[in-house]
This record gives sequence, C-alpha cells and structure tokens, in this order.
Amino acid sequence: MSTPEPRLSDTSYVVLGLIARFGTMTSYDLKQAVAASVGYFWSFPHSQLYAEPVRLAEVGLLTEDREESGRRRRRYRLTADGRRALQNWLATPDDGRVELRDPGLLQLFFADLTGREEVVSLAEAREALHRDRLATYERIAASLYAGDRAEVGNLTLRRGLYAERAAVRFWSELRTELTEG
Amino acid sequence: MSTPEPRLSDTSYVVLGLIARFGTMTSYDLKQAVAASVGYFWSFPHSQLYAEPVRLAEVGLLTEDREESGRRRRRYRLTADGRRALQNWLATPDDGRVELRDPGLLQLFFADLTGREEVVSLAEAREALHRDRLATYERIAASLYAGDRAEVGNLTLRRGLYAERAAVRFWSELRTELTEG
DNA sequence: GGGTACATGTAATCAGTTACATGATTTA
DNA sequence: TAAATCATGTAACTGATTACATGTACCC
Repeated sequence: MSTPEPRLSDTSYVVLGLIARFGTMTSYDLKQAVAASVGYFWSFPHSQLYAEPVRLAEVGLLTEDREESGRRRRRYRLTADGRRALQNWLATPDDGRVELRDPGLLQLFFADLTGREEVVSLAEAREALHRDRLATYERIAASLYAGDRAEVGNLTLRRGLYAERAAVRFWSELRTELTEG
Repeated sequence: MSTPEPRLSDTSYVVLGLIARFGTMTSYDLKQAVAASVGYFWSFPHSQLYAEPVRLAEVGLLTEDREESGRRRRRYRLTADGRRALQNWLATPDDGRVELRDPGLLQLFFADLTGREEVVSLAEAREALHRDRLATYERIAASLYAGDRAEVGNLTLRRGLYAERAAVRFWSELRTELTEG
C-alpha cells in the first residue's frame, strides 16, 4: 500500500502474464511469444515490449537484470508484487469493452457513399482475408489435436475459429446477395 | 499534389464520412451520430470528435465556419478535396488488421495461471455481456425491419449480430464444459 | 567477405484518453 | 431558483506507432 497504485493497462498484463508463464524473459522473447499467440488477437509493435517492462520494473512488478557481457540483454522476472497484481487482475472479470475493430466494416458502414462495384470488391477482399485466417487457425488446431479440446491453450484459438467463421459467413453472404440480387 | 499528403486515420474517415452523409455537422452532432451507429464497433471519446475535425480543416478537407453569436459552434462541411479523399479511401478495400479486442479473452488466455473458479465466473460474466448486446442488436434489428434486409444501414448491424452470436456460443459452451465436465 | 535476415534497442512523434471547465437548457 | 443534465470545448498526459540505428549470425 505504500506505492501509489500504478495504473496497469492490458498491455501490462500481457507482459506480466507471459513472464509469469515462462519465468524469465527478454523483450525479444516477449516479442516472439506475442507473435505466436496473443498477437493474433491483441497486437502491438515490438517497441512496446521494450518500453512496458521498463515501466513495470520501475514500479516494482518486475526485476530487471541486465547482462554484463555482449548484447547486454535485459532479463525480466516477476516480483511478488507482480504476481499479486496479476492474480488480482485474473480474479476479477474485466468489464472492458469488446470491440471488433475492422477497417473494412468501417468502409461498409459508408457504403451508401459509393457504388455497388466498390462494395462488391470490398466483400470479396474481406471474405478472402477471413478464409485465410480461418485456414490458418484450422491448421494450428489440427496440429494441436493430440490434446483435450478444452485445454486452455486451445481456448482462445477456438474463439478465433468461431469469430472467423462468423466473418466468412457474413462477407460471403453479402457478396452473394450483391451479385445475385 | 501541392499539399504534403496528410496522413488520415480511420478516425478521420469516420468524421469525413459522417459529414459527407449529413452535409453539415458540429462536433456535438458527430458525437451523437457516432454514439448511435459506428460507436457500437468503433468508439472513441468525444474529445477526438473535437480535435479531429480541426486537423482535417487545417489540411483542407473540411471547412470550418464558426458561429458569431451565442455558442460559437464550429460547423464543418466537406471540401472537394475532402470528398476526393473519402471516395479514394472507399474505392480501395482497406487491408488493415481486423482485431477482436476483448480483455476477457486476454484473461482467458492466461487461465492457466489461475483457478477453475475464476475462469467459470469469467465465462459467466462474458456470456451475460454478450447476451445483452445480442438482445440490443436484435431489438434494433426488429425496429428497422420495415426495410429490405440487404439495405446498407442494416449491414453493419447484421455483422454485429453474427459476431455476438458467435461470442455467446463460445462463452456459454465454455461455461458448460467447465461446470459439467 | 559481402549481403541478408535476425536480434535488440532508442527517439520522436502523434493519436487517444482522462480530466477539467463552463455555458445553456430543462425540470422539480 | 436551485439542481440536474445537456452541450461544447480545452489542456495535460500517456501510451502507441513510426522510424531509425546498429550489432550479430548465417548463407552464398
């Protein structure tokens, strides 16, 4: 209670969580881990994965331990406070907004300001994009399919599958309606 | 080609698009319009709806015309350049990232660091949230249902319906699996 | 041994958020 | 006529994005 309650963002929790999971990480490790997992639905540039741990170390949620030799990497670990902050966050369902941020949807929202042509190619492009992502997720799922379906690692992936299927359905329906209508 | 190609964000296009649609708008009008439509899937604080048009006016995509009397409101209109910029954007399918930003999903991603209890209440909370939103969208859809299903105004709403249904399915399945498994 | 890609970081800028502030209008 | 709420705006801050910079390893 002595420190003035540092404000933690979702980004902070990504960092804390990954370090909690893997024990010790450099910023580059974080970058890799993000790219291979959360990055699919929660991405940010790697520069944040350098800046954020520094902040977290400043407020005592991480320890920073810099190599003396060669690359002088900074290795981060969780402190007791860090673990507490993380548990605390995990224990209370976040009521933050869920947002489907899709520039394509924004364009569709303004479809009335443009021609049918443009909307058709928008729908085509977006359908293709989501089919791609769906395929990617399905490949990943297949490769994981030794394990239990409800295993945690698979859960966010499953969420991705559902979301992508909905997206494909939407855009392809739209395309059909526009070209056959 | 004389001006140095102002960088336009998605926010810029929301502003340009709404002004294109309605002709003349104050920042407050924008705020209202956003809250009632795009805001559902692309939100930002009202302060940006004051700041952004100022920038757009500076780079010549809007004209600003300030009331002399009483409230001295700024009324914005599209310039020819503004319309061109907008058409231009609409004519090229944006290849920007689609992201499902959901803090709850982030928590789920770190479910391995916590107990089953916490995950259950997370799933319950999220299921409830999405059922709510689904209900809202369904009410809106019902009230619009005089018109054609494929009418543009309804399209982003339909997208919302699909997305919310997928979300409800996901979280309620998860809850079931966790409590019955 | 020169090029290319990976690894690691910093700096500057800019957009987004929070917070504050106050005038106008309605309502109790 | 006081309180509450709507309307309108600005300022300060901070987090995110872009861009730059350079070291190290590997590949041809």
